[in-house]
Amino acid sequence: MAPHPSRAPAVQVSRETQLPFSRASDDEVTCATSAPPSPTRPPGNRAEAEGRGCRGAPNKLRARRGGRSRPKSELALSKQRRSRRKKANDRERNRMHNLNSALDALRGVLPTFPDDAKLTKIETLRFAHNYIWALTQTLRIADHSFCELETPAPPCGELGSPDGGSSGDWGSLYSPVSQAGSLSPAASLEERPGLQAATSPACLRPGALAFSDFL
DNA sequence: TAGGCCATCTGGTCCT
DNA sequence: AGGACCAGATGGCCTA
Repeated sequence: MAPHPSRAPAVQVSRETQLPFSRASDDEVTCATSAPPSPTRPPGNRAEAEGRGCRGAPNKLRARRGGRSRPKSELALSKQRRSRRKKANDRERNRMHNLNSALDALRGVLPTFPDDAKLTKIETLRFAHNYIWALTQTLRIADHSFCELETPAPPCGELGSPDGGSSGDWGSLYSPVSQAGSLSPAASLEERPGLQAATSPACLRPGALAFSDFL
């Protein structure tokens, strides 16, 4: 389904766009502090989540809970807990904003048409994967052609997927890995003619179109 | 109205 | 101890 650009988070892409993939600590990011706190959910429905345990043994935690620290009043303890939670929430928000900024930067370098709706997160990742794969194939073909011109001898490389797949035909542009996904990129891109065009064989065939043509 | 996407909160775990 | 990372839960918004 199409994303909702109007609802797109007001992410202030600052550092990430300038220094792509730099590892900025959350403390360095100031964008999220302007984000309004979510008034969505009333607190306190976490009780059932107790003991869920994502990774590893929950026993470890219980052992830790019994730890002996200086006795504090219940009020102070609760205050401290809330304060820590709030800080953790802020950090988590910053972290997610950071992640979204990186995703936006990635969107920025992917060939899409201006009138295309903003790619969703999963679409962006899949498209980037396929795009890189397609560019790799283009380079191989170019290399292949160059070798044939130089020496009309055996081809210097096989056309195949980076993953060892046998697909060399442009009809299946998507790498085998992506195709194996439960949500195939082809399916997700079918609804976006622009993206299909951008990664279409015609565009990627050497000499047919320059990349700037669809950038 | 159902389903998709998203932001946020939250608690657990790992690491420094 | 505190921060980063992760995944589950929840609710809002939007579109078909």
